[in-house]
Amino acid sequence: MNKFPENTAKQETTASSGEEAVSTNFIRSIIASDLKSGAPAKKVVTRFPPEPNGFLHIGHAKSICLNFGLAAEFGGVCNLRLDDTNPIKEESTYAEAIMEDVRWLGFDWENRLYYASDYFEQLHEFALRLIRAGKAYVDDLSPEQIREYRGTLTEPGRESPCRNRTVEENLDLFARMRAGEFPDGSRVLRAKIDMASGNLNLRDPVMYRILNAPHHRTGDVWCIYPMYDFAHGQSDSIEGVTHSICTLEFEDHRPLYDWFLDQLEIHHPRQIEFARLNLSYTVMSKRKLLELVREKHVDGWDDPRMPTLTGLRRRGYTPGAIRDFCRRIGVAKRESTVDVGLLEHCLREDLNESAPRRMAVLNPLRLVITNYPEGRNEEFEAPNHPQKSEMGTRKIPFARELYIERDDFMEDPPKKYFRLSPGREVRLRYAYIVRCDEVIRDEATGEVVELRCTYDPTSRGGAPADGRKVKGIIHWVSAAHAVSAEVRLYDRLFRKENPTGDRQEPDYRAHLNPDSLEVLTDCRVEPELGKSPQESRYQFERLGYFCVDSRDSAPANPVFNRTATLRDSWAKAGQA
RNA sequence: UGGGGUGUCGCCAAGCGGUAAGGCACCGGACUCUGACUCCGGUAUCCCAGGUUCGAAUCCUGGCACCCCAGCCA
Repeated sequence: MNKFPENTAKQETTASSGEEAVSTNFIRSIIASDLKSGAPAKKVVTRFPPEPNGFLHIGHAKSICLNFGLAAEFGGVCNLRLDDTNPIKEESTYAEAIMEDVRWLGFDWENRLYYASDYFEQLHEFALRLIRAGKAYVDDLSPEQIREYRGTLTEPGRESPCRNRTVEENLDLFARMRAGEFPDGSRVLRAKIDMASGNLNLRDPVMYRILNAPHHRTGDVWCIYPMYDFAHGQSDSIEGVTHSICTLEFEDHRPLYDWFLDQLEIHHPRQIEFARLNLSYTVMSKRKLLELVREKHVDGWDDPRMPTLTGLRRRGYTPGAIRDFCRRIGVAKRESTVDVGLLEHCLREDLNESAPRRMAVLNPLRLVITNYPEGRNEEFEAPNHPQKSEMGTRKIPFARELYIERDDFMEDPPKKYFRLSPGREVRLRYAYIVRCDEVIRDEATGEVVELRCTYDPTSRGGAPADGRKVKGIIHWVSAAHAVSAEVRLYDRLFRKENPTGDRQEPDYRAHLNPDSLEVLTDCRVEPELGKSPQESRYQFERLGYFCVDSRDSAPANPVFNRTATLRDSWAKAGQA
């Protein structure tokens, strides 16, 4: 029985406007002034338009928070639209995963789930209109020829010989394209704009291509599919989107979208571009993430080291922490790379509040209290949170034989080390003060295998009888009562801050961190942790935040993932 | 010799002519039965050069640097 329903996956908080505001951003200003002047409409409509060809990552979270957040802030709505115009790359399993992730992040598109494929018929009609208006033509050039004819960045392109076909001929050819008379790549429908434009997007861009491939939603109804550029702007228009928020690379596509919208004389959303999120020590492009999965550098899209939402979730991140992160990074047009430390900070801030405390020993070292009666047991009632008594308490069994962390003992400690060492005293958290009297080692290897200590019975739960102070406090677990567990220690996936920016070694995969995962199989955790539901999160005192692995953990063999360490000023000082 | 963008603290980011917010990180210190949390305190003159102005990060001119665009990908 889990006492902390707010700590389980089912009851995650949803995004609300109650989260405190940070500084404003340029998009908010634009919308506010549009609203004031009554520019596009009274009601703000935004949309989050992913392509269902991969999993969502933290960069998408920025866009999701932005689009849903802005809509909520201005009393409007945000649609979820799957941009599925390329049947070769898209799958419905991705679409489902996307919906699950957006929901998990805390956003609700209500009944406004759309697909670009919903508009295929309408888009086709738009294409026909442009053909009839003499603004589009069927081109027989091969893909290679089209590229040659396009010119270069500094030289204008040349017009295709097919450019001046009659409307009738174009209509006929386009109909036959749709009817499936031609093989893939043999013909395309192009917009007739300007082959000399400095903006390559306007050099007669392809609107439709022939793809004899089944689509995950429309099956084999179509064998011609609209290009993203021909579908996206019109899809936004059809949905009545007032503000089409997208990333920087679409800035020079905007004139093209404007052109289509103007020719078609349909509703004209305002497109606003912002810089996509980059995070230090990871990669964010879908192509690279797919590669990491396919080449088995990670365990799958939900590997806890992945920056995917599903990976972060399995790692133990909370939706609230991710939303807070997205709020704090801001929105602007300059390219930037956010320090992953900020993400971790948001996580710790959230989990510090919500995660119940537990004791767990990762690298056990046996400790025997020689003056504690054999066979005796007692229980300590420990608070689940040091500052929040409303989170309750739980009982922790104590006995003569315990395990402590190997790191909490040093035979020859440096200055200012106030954990256990021969002849020194330390407090066992919530229990007694013990003194180390003797060190037992393995005769063969010399390795320390056990500590013999004596405890001070007067120190139970408070200062000892003589009032002496003990600076060091360590965590422990009763040897007889502890539950065995596997713990997976995760670290950053790459050892370079910018894995893709190294001139010496351009292959980002060469910068993978070989130590990004360390599996500990002989951990001992307090009994209470044996009952943890999947995905529940805890703070293991003095160690960090951990969550129950959603895939591999079982009641008999619990598996914990380390979400993040606690800040550690001792380790940082280089002492440990 | 094309087009489109961007340059404010180590990393993000406000600022919109009136004399540089905030967050993260970092460095001190207080507190503490988590070396956690919390709490105090500390750290920039705005890519460069001219100009306009009583006054410029904000306006003008000229440079420089970086990013994106030549998929029948999105």
